[in-house]
Amino acid sequence: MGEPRPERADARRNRLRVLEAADRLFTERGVKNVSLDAIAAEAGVGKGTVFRRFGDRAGLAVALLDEREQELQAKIISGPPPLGPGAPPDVRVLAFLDAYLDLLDRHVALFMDSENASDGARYRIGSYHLWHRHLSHLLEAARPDLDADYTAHVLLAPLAADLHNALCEQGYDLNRMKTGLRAVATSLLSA
Amino acid sequence: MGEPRPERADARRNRLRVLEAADRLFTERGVKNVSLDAIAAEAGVGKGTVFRRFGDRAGLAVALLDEREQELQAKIISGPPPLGPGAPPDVRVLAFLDAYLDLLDRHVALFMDSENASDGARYRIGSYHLWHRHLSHLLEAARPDLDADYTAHVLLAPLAADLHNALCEQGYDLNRMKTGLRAVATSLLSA
DNA sequence: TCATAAGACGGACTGTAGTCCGCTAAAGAC
DNA sequence: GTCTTTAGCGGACTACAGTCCGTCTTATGA
Repeated sequence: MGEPRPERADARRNRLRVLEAADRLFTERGVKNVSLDAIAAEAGVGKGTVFRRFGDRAGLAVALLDEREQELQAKIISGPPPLGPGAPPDVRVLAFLDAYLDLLDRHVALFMDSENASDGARYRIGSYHLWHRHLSHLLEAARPDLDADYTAHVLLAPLAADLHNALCEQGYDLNRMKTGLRAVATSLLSA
Repeated sequence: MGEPRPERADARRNRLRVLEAADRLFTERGVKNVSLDAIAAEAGVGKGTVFRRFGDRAGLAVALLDEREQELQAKIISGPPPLGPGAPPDVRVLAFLDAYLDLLDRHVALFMDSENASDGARYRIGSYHLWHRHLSHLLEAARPDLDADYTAHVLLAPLAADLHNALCEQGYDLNRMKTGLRAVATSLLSA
């Protein structure tokens, strides 16, 4: 628990360069056609730098998603209802699922990278915990008879990037998923 | 649609050797501490042989799981109720989820490998489709108002190996998951 | 301004997944 | 038994993720 030392100037400069380069290459060539070597080269830094900073491929994807996810997080924590506080729990759950599906749909490839580490990266990263706590609290309020903690994981499971991608490939459209998921959640919440 | 030519003797011999070697090494050292080179060496075949036969790491894992999954598939298709035909749809859904969780729990590491290809391998392999069709039919019967196809995917999502593994690591036990999932499915089916 | 230590840099290095293609051996025809 | 076709073989090869460690930069404080 020591004091957290400010980021050094060169470190900050390189972090920004890498993020910018990754963003550019991902957009240009598609997320999975870009190697970390290429990103390092494009950013004009060594490969070691990329890894020291972001840990692995998933870490980099997480960093790129961070901004977008924070937007949603902010809306949930302090935005207007139904996403933010104020609406009844069941309504907030539905609003969250909808919003998350939108986010996921816009950034599928990046989400896949961020969730696809060798092992289950998804469940270790900060934002997953935030979504989970959020749903867990709402479920606790709406259905105190359920195991809220576990049920929150169950509700998050269909938001996995893999599944979304697979369904897109087999021709599902976003609205079908939204409607379907809303129906499931409604059954769950109103029992 | 040509006629499918019988498997050549050397091919069969090598296929069995590889499966046996993989099984042995996975048990001895743990699934993720074994490289495909090692398996090829242990089996006394070239690396190319392993890949030609199984496609990739996930394919090999699928092949190893096949036998176990077929057991469950057989019980579903023609075994006694509640897993097999005869019981009411909602009961059969619960029985399936329970049985699958057991299977998953016994072979987490292998399932992770089989679902963890670079992209979403899980949703392309035959057994997933079978589970999906099964649930889809049962849901159609129990809740004709829902989008059965999509809802079946939703019910399968919490059975992802990643999630199971992550929950195990954070101290969940199998019974908690079974109970939790039963509760969710019950809400869904009885609405 | 300079000395010094904490920490970042970067690229050579390792290990693994997956590809390729010239070679070998099985199976069937005669 | 021999010939021909064709599937299968295997290991060298490529490309990428991730590690390591000697070198260089930054921040600090005297």
